[in-house]
Amino acid sequence: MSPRSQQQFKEMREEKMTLIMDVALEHFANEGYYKTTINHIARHAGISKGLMYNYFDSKESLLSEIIARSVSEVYTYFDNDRDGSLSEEEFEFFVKRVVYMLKEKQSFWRLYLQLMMQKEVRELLLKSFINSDSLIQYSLLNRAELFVSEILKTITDYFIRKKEVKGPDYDPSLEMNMFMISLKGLAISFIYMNAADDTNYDKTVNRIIELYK
Amino acid sequence: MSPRSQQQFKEMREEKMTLIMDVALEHFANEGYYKTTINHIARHAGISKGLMYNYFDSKESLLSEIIARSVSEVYTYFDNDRDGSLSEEEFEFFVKRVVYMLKEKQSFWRLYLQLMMQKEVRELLLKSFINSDSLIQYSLLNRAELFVSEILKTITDYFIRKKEVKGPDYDPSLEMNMFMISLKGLAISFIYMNAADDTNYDKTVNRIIELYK
Amino acid sequence: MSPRSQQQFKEMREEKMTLIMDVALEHFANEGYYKTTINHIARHAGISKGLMYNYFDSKESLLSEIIARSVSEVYTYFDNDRDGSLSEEEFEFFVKRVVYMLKEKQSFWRLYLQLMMQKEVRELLLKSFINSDSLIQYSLLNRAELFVSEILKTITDYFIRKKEVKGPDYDPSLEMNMFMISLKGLAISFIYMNAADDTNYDKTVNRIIELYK
Amino acid sequence: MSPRSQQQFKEMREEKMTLIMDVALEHFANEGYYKTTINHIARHAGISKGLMYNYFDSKESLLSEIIARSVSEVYTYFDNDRDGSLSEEEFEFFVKRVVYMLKEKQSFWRLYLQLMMQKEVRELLLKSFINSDSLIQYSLLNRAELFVSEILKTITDYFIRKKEVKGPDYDPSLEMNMFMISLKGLAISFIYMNAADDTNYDKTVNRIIELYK
DNA sequence: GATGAATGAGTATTCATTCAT
DNA sequence: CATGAATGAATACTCATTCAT
Repeated sequence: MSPRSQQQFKEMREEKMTLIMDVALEHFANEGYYKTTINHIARHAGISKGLMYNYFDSKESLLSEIIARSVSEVYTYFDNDRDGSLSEEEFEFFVKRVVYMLKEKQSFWRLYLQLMMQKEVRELLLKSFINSDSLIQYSLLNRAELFVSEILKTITDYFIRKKEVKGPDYDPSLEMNMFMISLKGLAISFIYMNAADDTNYDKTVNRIIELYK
Repeated sequence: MSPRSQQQFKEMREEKMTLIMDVALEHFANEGYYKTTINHIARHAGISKGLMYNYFDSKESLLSEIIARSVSEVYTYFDNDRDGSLSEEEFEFFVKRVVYMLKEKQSFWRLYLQLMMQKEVRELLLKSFINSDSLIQYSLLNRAELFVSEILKTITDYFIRKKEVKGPDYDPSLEMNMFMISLKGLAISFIYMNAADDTNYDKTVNRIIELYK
Repeated sequence: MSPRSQQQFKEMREEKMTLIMDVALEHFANEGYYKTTINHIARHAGISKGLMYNYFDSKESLLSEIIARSVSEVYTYFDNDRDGSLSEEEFEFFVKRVVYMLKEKQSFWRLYLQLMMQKEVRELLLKSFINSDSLIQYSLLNRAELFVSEILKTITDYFIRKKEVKGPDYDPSLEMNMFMISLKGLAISFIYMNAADDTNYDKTVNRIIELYK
Repeated sequence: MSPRSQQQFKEMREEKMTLIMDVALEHFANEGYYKTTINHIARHAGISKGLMYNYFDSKESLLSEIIARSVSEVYTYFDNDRDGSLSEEEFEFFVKRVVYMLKEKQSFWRLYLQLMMQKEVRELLLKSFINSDSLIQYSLLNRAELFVSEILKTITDYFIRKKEVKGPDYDPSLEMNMFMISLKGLAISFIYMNAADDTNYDKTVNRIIELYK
């Protein structure tokens, strides 16, 4: 009733939601969205099925919220880089950021790759987010795409500017492709890396930076 | 006596099985194994639900057979290269083979990536194949892993031999990593490429060959 | 086309029908009517599913024919006794006949006991036979019941007649009950006896005859 | 916090389970296990299909639980007699117990007779019970067989002891057989007795006691 | 807020029966 | 006559979701 207890309630609520989302993400990522049951999540989160529906409207909405949260977390990794052009130091920092983010959010990327493979889910994500929060005009995926395209533009600019230094034989578009493919290959390596595996990719990352900086 | 010969029946059977497996692979790959219903497959294959069960014991067994077939097809792509060491021409041929195979069997690789992400499925695959053919002693996945490790060994040898030419600064293990990551990145690009997208990766492939040959 | 080949066809037909019915009875008795599939019967009889439907209208009709045949076979075991009253020799012969018939037709009795336990089947049998052969006015079960009640009457008479010899303390109805219960117990012993079991009931049978003759 | 206590939930659960098992037993016994659908049971128990699966893992497991419960109930009928040798009074009591139990648990015995006729089911029962309760080392059927063989031994002893009184012409094994057959015949009479039938077997039971005491 | 009993629409699977050849 | 491919209605079972307490 008092303002403080209201505050406390809110915090408890958010803690519970975080717990549920964490557990759900882990299982969605490792067993698949369709294979993971609400029962399973509830049991592993130590709550009842009913309570889950106090916090999330549906299984689909739980998925949405997880993606929304993860996407928004990913944003924060790149907040600094978003405007202007990339210096060589910023490029190096960017690559290291990406690698860090892939490792930190492994489960999310695993889930993301699964979802993105299914065309219906892609459409679902586009639709479902529009109403998930009345303040959001564009869907999460739209915003994400915008965000990605901004980053891509920044990197494209970076490689185009390199041409001035490297000379006329330098093909910026090809170099950019090679760079992107290296990042994707790295991403796959992390995502499919299981718990036991502790392959060290530091040298490889440094080599990528060396090659494309 | 019988109006249809044994041979005719066999051909009918095999035609239908191929049809069902083709349709199922397409849907498993694009909508996911759990999302795809038997009803859906039957409807798109233009047959009744019941008929599917005349040819396959279960949905799981259908999946198994699809993977078995695809894996066996993949073997044929590399039958020539399996013994001895790689020449530079053979290395180039190998890369082109991989790229060709990724494009040709896009749906299978899409399905494969989805399945390999789920630990339970991985275990399932290990088990389920043991009895799919009584002549097979080792599971499909075991054989596939053996096959892959043989290829990896051949490539490792190739990079180690390169050291003699490239000099003491050349790090074979790092180069191999970079090469593998490039292939993986390429793979992801193909697998996540949708029908509309017709990005041309020829230049990128050539660049990879140029860099690591 | 010639009369002889028509005759041959008819014989072949009847041979096949007998084969199917024999196989079906065995499986109906040992695995149960509902558990036994048409496929199973066809495979064990060495014919195709389709052929079965050339000889029998349906699974239910196959069951009907089996029962009809078995009931009619059972009739033949008692053809002599049906009229008049039983002498002591005839009584002894009757008991031995029953025992012989229980052993010979073990599978049928096993099936019969299963079916008779289910009220729907009982009704089914009453109905289904009426049209199985347009010449039969009364259902098989009706005829069977009539047949049984005639036998029962004969036996009842036998025990009533015994009272004159045994004196006023003799309770014919009780003796009849005891006798019937002994036969039923014997029946159960045979029906539930499995292949391995070779318990000898000769002494027991003789004792029953001794007690109630 | 929770509006219903653990205890309340447990009681609700047990009440529903009993209801479902009672209804299911009745239908399994009268229509047969395979003929009885889960839908049917649910409708007659006034619950939804889904709820059944909240309480029982499968149709087979429902059957298992019913048998387990019934067998355990049957044990209680004979708890007193299990040790030592039988006096004449105890023998009489034993027979009356059997008769009482056959009448009280008519549906179960009907089901039991059906199941025992099918060899696959017999094997099923042997297997399925092993895990129904982790504390039970031996299967229900094993325990039941042990229980039955103990009782049989007690009765065998009883008849052997009788020989001392009855003299050298007395054949204990034959008498035991006759006694057992009488009980079996009585059992069949009860099991196949339908609701309308109210045949009185008191005199017959007394006669059996009189004959074999 | 919290629980888990209850629901029912949906899914994989079975199997008697039909039918083209 | 003979085959087995093909069908579809029926069945066991699952699981997201609701709701009384």
